[in-house]
Amino acid sequence: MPELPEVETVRRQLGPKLEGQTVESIEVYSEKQTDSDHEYEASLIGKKFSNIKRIGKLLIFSFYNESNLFLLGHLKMTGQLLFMHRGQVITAGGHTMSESDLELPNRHTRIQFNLKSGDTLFFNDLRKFGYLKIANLEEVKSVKSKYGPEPIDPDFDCGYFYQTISKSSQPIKALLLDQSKFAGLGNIYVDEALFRAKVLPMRSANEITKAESLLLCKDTGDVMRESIAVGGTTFRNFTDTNGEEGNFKDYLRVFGKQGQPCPNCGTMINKIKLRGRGTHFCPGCQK
DNA sequence: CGGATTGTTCTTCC
DNA sequence: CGGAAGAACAATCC
Repeated sequence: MPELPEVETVRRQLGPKLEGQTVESIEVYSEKQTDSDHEYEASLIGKKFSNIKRIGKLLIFSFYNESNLFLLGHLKMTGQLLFMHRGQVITAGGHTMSESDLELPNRHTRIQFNLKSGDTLFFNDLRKFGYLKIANLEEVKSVKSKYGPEPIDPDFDCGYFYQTISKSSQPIKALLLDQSKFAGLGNIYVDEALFRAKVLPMRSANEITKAESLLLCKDTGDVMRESIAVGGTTFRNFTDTNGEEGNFKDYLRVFGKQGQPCPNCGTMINKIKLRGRGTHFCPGCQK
Protein backbone atom coordinates (compact mmCIF):
# COMPACT_ATOMS: atom_id res chain seq x y z
CA MET A 1 0.00 0.00 0.00
CA PRO A 2 2.20 2.76 -1.23
CA GLU A 3 1.74 5.98 0.70
CA LEU A 4 3.95 9.08 0.61
CA PRO A 5 7.13 7.40 1.99
CA GLU A 6 6.92 4.50 -0.45
CA VAL A 7 6.27 6.77 -3.43
CA GLU A 8 9.14 9.04 -2.34
CA THR A 9 11.42 5.97 -2.10
CA VAL A 10 10.56 5.07 -5.68
CA ARG A 11 11.04 8.67 -6.83
CA ARG A 12 14.50 8.95 -5.29
CA GLN A 13 15.68 5.65 -6.78
CA LEU A 14 14.14 6.01 -10.20
CA GLY A 15 14.97 9.67 -10.83
CA PRO A 16 18.73 9.25 -11.40
CA LYS A 17 18.23 6.03 -13.38
CA LEU A 18 15.70 7.49 -15.82
CA GLU A 19 17.19 10.97 -16.19
CA GLY A 20 18.52 11.44 -19.73
CA GLN A 21 17.09 8.15 -21.02
CA THR A 22 15.23 8.12 -24.32
CA VAL A 23 12.12 6.05 -24.98
CA GLU A 24 12.68 3.62 -27.84
CA SER A 25 9.45 1.62 -27.72
CA ILE A 26 6.54 0.88 -25.41
CA GLU A 27 4.53 -2.26 -24.69
CA VAL A 28 1.07 -1.62 -23.30
CA TYR A 29 -0.42 -4.80 -21.85
CA SER A 30 -3.27 -3.07 -20.02
CA GLU A 31 -4.77 -0.31 -22.10
CA LYS A 32 -7.02 1.15 -19.43
CA GLN A 33 -4.09 1.94 -17.14
CA THR A 34 -2.74 4.42 -19.65
CA ASP A 35 -6.16 6.01 -19.13
CA SER A 36 -5.48 8.57 -21.78
CA ASP A 37 -7.15 10.33 -24.66
CA HIS A 38 -3.70 11.06 -26.04
CA GLU A 39 -1.91 8.70 -28.42
CA TYR A 40 0.30 6.95 -25.89
CA GLU A 41 3.12 5.61 -28.00
CA ALA A 42 3.10 8.44 -30.54
CA SER A 43 3.40 10.97 -27.74
CA LEU A 44 6.21 9.28 -25.83
CA ILE A 45 8.52 7.49 -28.27
CA GLY A 46 11.72 9.47 -28.85
CA LYS A 47 11.15 11.59 -25.73
CA LYS A 48 13.93 11.94 -23.15
CA PHE A 49 13.09 11.70 -19.43
CA SER A 50 14.25 14.57 -17.23
CA ASN A 51 13.24 14.78 -13.55
CA ILE A 52 10.53 13.09 -11.49
CA LYS A 53 8.53 15.10 -8.99
CA ARG A 54 5.95 13.98 -6.46
CA ILE A 55 2.93 15.43 -4.76
CA GLY A 56 1.28 13.27 -2.12
CA LYS A 57 1.22 9.76 -3.58
CA LEU A 58 1.35 10.97 -7.20
CA LEU A 59 4.50 10.84 -9.35
CA ILE A 60 5.00 13.48 -12.08
CA PHE A 61 7.50 12.61 -14.84
CA SER A 62 8.89 15.40 -17.03
CA PHE A 63 10.71 15.28 -20.37
CA TYR A 64 13.49 17.39 -21.88
CA ASN A 65 12.36 20.04 -24.36
CA GLU A 66 8.71 19.23 -23.64
CA SER A 67 6.98 21.87 -21.54
CA ASN A 68 3.51 20.47 -22.17
CA LEU A 69 4.07 16.71 -21.80
CA PHE A 70 4.04 14.80 -18.52
CA LEU A 71 3.38 11.32 -17.20
CA LEU A 72 1.28 11.03 -14.07
CA GLY A 73 1.97 7.84 -12.11
CA HIS A 74 -0.18 6.45 -9.29
CA LEU A 75 0.62 3.08 -7.72
CA LYS A 76 -2.69 2.85 -5.82
CA MET A 77 -2.55 -0.37 -3.77
CA THR A 78 -0.27 -2.79 -5.60
CA GLY A 79 1.65 -0.83 -8.24
CA GLN A 80 5.41 -1.26 -8.66
CA LEU A 81 7.93 0.52 -10.86
CA LEU A 82 10.80 -1.87 -11.57
CA PHE A 83 13.98 -0.82 -13.32
CA MET A 84 16.09 -3.28 -15.25
CA HIS A 85 19.65 -2.38 -16.23
CA ARG A 86 20.73 -4.34 -19.33
CA GLY A 87 18.68 -7.37 -18.43
CA GLN A 88 19.55 -7.36 -14.75
CA VAL A 89 17.92 -5.87 -11.70
CA ILE A 90 20.60 -4.58 -9.33
CA THR A 91 19.61 -4.58 -5.68
CA ALA A 92 20.74 -2.02 -3.13
CA GLY A 93 23.03 -4.63 -1.63
CA GLY A 94 24.94 -4.84 -4.92
CA HIS A 95 23.59 -8.29 -5.78
CA THR A 96 22.19 -8.88 -9.21
CA MET A 97 18.93 -10.61 -9.99
CA SER A 98 18.65 -12.04 -13.46
CA GLU A 99 15.72 -11.40 -15.73
CA SER A 100 14.48 -14.93 -15.15
CA ASP A 101 14.55 -14.51 -11.36
CA LEU A 102 12.14 -11.61 -11.51
CA GLU A 103 10.49 -12.91 -14.69
CA LEU A 104 10.06 -9.52 -16.28
CA PRO A 105 7.82 -8.86 -17.98
CA ASN A 106 5.49 -11.16 -16.03
CA ARG A 107 1.74 -11.61 -15.70
CA HIS A 108 1.49 -8.49 -13.57
CA THR A 109 3.38 -6.25 -16.02
CA ARG A 110 0.95 -3.65 -17.37
CA ILE A 111 3.23 -1.20 -19.21
CA GLN A 112 6.83 -1.56 -20.34
CA PHE A 113 9.21 1.18 -21.51
CA ASN A 114 12.12 -0.01 -23.60
CA LEU A 115 14.88 2.60 -23.45
CA LYS A 116 17.53 3.29 -26.09
CA SER A 117 20.31 2.36 -23.63
CA GLY A 118 18.96 -1.19 -23.35
CA ASP A 119 17.51 -0.50 -19.89
CA THR A 120 13.83 -1.20 -19.25
CA LEU A 121 11.20 0.30 -16.95
CA PHE A 122 8.32 -1.99 -15.95
CA PHE A 123 5.05 -0.86 -14.43
CA ASN A 124 3.69 -3.89 -12.58
CA ASP A 125 0.31 -3.90 -10.82
CA LEU A 126 -1.32 -7.03 -9.41
CA ARG A 127 -4.74 -5.38 -9.25
CA LYS A 128 -5.18 -3.12 -12.24
CA PHE A 129 -5.85 -0.03 -10.19
CA GLY A 130 -2.83 2.20 -10.71
CA TYR A 131 -2.03 4.22 -13.81
CA LEU A 132 0.72 5.84 -15.85
CA LYS A 133 -1.09 8.37 -17.95
CA ILE A 134 -0.19 11.29 -20.17
CA ALA A 135 -1.10 14.79 -19.06
CA ASN A 136 -0.48 18.31 -20.34
CA LEU A 137 0.62 21.26 -18.21
CA GLU A 138 -2.93 22.41 -17.56
CA GLU A 139 -3.98 18.97 -16.37
CA VAL A 140 -0.94 18.73 -14.09
CA LYS A 141 -1.74 22.11 -12.55
CA SER A 142 -5.34 21.10 -12.04
CA VAL A 143 -4.39 17.85 -10.32
CA LYS A 144 -1.79 19.57 -8.13
CA SER A 145 -4.35 22.09 -6.92
CA LYS A 146 -6.39 19.32 -5.35
CA TYR A 147 -3.70 18.38 -2.84
CA GLY A 148 -3.19 19.89 0.58
CA PRO A 149 0.22 20.57 2.15
CA GLU A 150 2.51 17.67 3.07
CA PRO A 151 3.27 16.89 6.71
CA ILE A 152 6.90 16.12 5.80
CA ASP A 153 7.40 19.65 4.48
CA PRO A 154 9.76 21.53 6.86
CA ASP A 155 7.37 24.48 6.53
CA PHE A 156 4.25 22.43 7.33
CA ASP A 157 2.13 24.69 9.49
CA CYS A 158 0.72 23.18 12.68
CA GLY A 159 -1.51 26.24 13.00
CA TYR A 160 -3.12 25.30 9.68
CA PHE A 161 -3.32 21.71 10.92
CA TYR A 162 -5.27 22.72 14.03
CA GLN A 163 -7.54 25.13 12.13
CA THR A 164 -8.36 22.47 9.57
CA ILE A 165 -9.25 19.70 11.98
CA SER A 166 -11.16 21.98 14.33
CA LYS A 167 -13.67 22.74 11.54
CA SER A 168 -14.87 19.16 11.17
CA SER A 169 -16.84 16.73 13.25
CA GLN A 170 -15.64 13.76 11.20
CA PRO A 171 -13.50 11.12 12.90
CA ILE A 172 -9.92 12.42 13.01
CA LYS A 173 -8.74 9.43 10.97
CA ALA A 174 -11.05 10.36 8.10
CA LEU A 175 -9.65 13.89 8.01
CA LEU A 176 -6.05 12.70 8.02
CA LEU A 177 -6.80 10.46 5.03
CA ASP A 178 -8.32 13.37 3.06
CA GLN A 179 -5.64 14.20 0.47
CA SER A 180 -7.13 17.64 -0.19
CA LYS A 181 -6.43 18.62 3.42
CA PHE A 182 -3.10 16.85 4.05
CA ALA A 183 -1.26 15.08 1.24
CA GLY A 184 0.44 11.73 1.54
CA LEU A 185 -0.99 9.91 4.55
CA GLY A 186 -2.62 6.52 3.97
CA ASN A 187 -4.04 3.82 6.20
CA ILE A 188 -0.73 2.69 7.72
CA TYR A 189 0.75 6.07 8.64
CA VAL A 190 -2.53 7.47 9.94
CA ASP A 191 -2.87 4.61 12.43
CA GLU A 192 0.79 4.96 13.42
CA ALA A 193 0.65 8.76 13.85
CA LEU A 194 -2.55 8.56 15.95
CA PHE A 195 -0.90 5.94 18.14
CA ARG A 196 2.17 8.10 18.68
CA ALA A 197 0.04 11.12 19.57
CA LYS A 198 -2.13 8.93 21.86
CA VAL A 199 -5.34 9.98 20.08
CA LEU A 200 -8.13 7.51 19.25
CA PRO A 201 -8.91 7.34 15.49
CA MET A 202 -12.68 7.64 16.01
CA ARG A 203 -12.49 10.89 18.00
CA SER A 204 -14.33 13.82 16.44
CA ALA A 205 -11.70 16.04 14.87
CA ASN A 206 -13.14 19.19 16.42
CA GLU A 207 -12.81 17.71 19.89
CA ILE A 208 -9.06 17.27 19.61
CA THR A 209 -7.34 19.67 22.01
CA LYS A 210 -4.72 22.13 20.85
CA ALA A 211 -2.03 20.22 22.75
CA GLU A 212 -3.06 16.93 21.15
CA SER A 213 -3.18 18.64 17.78
CA LEU A 214 0.39 19.87 18.12
CA LEU A 215 1.60 16.38 18.97
CA LEU A 216 -0.37 14.82 16.12
CA CYS A 217 0.86 17.42 13.66
CA LYS A 218 4.47 16.65 14.55
CA ASP A 219 3.94 12.87 14.60
CA THR A 220 2.38 12.73 11.10
CA GLY A 221 5.58 14.26 9.71
CA ASP A 222 7.92 12.26 11.95
CA VAL A 223 6.47 8.86 11.12
CA MET A 224 6.68 9.47 7.37
CA ARG A 225 10.18 10.99 7.53
CA GLU A 226 11.44 8.05 9.58
CA SER A 227 9.92 5.65 7.05
CA ILE A 228 11.51 7.40 4.07
CA ALA A 229 14.88 7.07 5.82
CA VAL A 230 14.59 3.25 5.74
CA GLY A 231 13.01 2.83 2.31
CA GLY A 232 9.30 2.85 3.21
CA THR A 233 7.04 0.07 4.50
CA THR A 234 6.34 -3.26 2.86
CA PHE A 235 3.19 -4.68 4.40
CA ARG A 236 2.00 -6.72 1.44
CA ASN A 237 3.00 -5.79 -2.04
CA PHE A 238 5.25 -2.76 -2.04
CA THR A 239 8.76 -3.08 -3.43
CA ASP A 240 11.21 -0.41 -4.51
CA THR A 241 12.52 -0.09 -8.08
CA ASN A 242 14.88 -3.02 -7.44
CA GLY A 243 12.16 -5.36 -6.26
CA GLU A 244 13.31 -4.99 -2.64
CA GLU A 245 11.09 -4.51 0.41
CA GLY A 246 10.93 -1.43 2.64
CA ASN A 247 12.27 -1.75 6.18
CA PHE A 248 9.84 0.45 8.10
CA LYS A 249 7.64 -2.63 8.59
CA ASP A 250 10.03 -3.48 11.45
CA TYR A 251 9.13 -0.22 13.19
CA LEU A 252 5.32 -0.41 12.99
CA ARG A 253 3.75 -0.16 16.45
CA VAL A 254 0.03 -0.77 15.85
CA PHE A 255 -0.64 -1.43 12.15
CA GLY A 256 -1.20 -5.18 11.77
CA LYS A 257 -0.45 -5.70 15.48
CA GLN A 258 -3.99 -6.59 16.59
CA GLY A 259 -3.98 -9.09 19.47
CA GLN A 260 -0.43 -8.17 20.43
CA PRO A 261 0.52 -6.11 23.49
CA CYS A 262 0.96 -2.35 23.10
CA PRO A 263 4.66 -1.41 23.22
CA ASN A 264 3.78 1.47 25.56
CA CYS A 265 1.35 0.00 28.08
CA GLY A 266 0.93 -3.70 27.33
CA THR A 267 -2.82 -3.47 26.55
CA MET A 268 -3.90 -5.66 23.63
CA ILE A 269 -3.95 -3.73 20.33
CA ASN A 270 -7.48 -3.62 18.93
CA LYS A 271 -8.60 -3.66 15.31
CA ILE A 272 -11.93 -2.31 14.14
CA LYS A 273 -13.48 -1.10 10.91
CA LEU A 274 -13.79 2.68 10.70
CA ARG A 275 -15.46 4.17 7.63
CA GLY A 276 -14.79 0.93 5.79
CA ARG A 277 -11.07 0.87 6.63
CA GLY A 278 -9.14 -1.49 8.88
CA THR A 279 -8.16 0.60 11.91
CA HIS A 280 -5.63 -0.34 14.61
CA PHE A 281 -5.27 1.33 18.00
CA CYS A 282 -4.39 0.79 21.64
CA PRO A 283 -7.47 1.11 23.89
CA GLY A 284 -5.10 1.58 26.82
CA CYS A 285 -3.03 4.63 25.98
CA GLN A 286 -4.92 6.29 23.11
CA LYS A 287 -7.61 8.65 24.41
C1' DC B 1 -16.42 -19.56 -1.09
C1' DG B 2 -17.65 -15.32 1.28
C1' DG B 3 -15.22 -11.68 3.11
C1' DA B 4 -11.28 -8.74 3.57
C1' DT B 5 -7.88 -5.99 1.43
C1' DT B 6 -7.13 0.04 0.19
C1' DG B 7 -6.68 4.86 -2.62
C1' DT B 8 -9.52 7.35 -5.11
C1' DT B 9 -13.65 8.55 -7.52
C1' DC B 10 -18.44 8.15 -8.11
C1' DT B 11 -23.09 8.05 -6.42
C1' DT B 12 -26.50 8.86 -3.24
C1' DC B 13 -28.67 11.16 0.33
C1' DC B 14 -29.92 14.85 3.29
C1' DC C 1 -25.07 23.54 -3.20
C1' DG C 2 -22.13 21.04 -0.29
C1' DG C 3 -20.86 17.86 3.21
C1' DA C 4 -21.07 13.11 4.62
C1' DA C 5 -20.99 8.33 3.92
C1' DG C 6 -21.22 4.29 1.41
C1' DA C 7 -20.45 1.83 -3.15
C1' DA C 8 -17.59 0.77 -6.82
C1' DC C 9 -13.41 -0.61 -8.81
C1' DA C 10 -9.69 -4.72 -9.46
C1' DA C 11 -7.88 -9.34 -8.40
C1' DT C 12 -6.15 -12.00 -5.24
C1' DC C 13 -5.52 -14.22 -0.55
C1' DC C 14 -7.29 -16.67 3.44
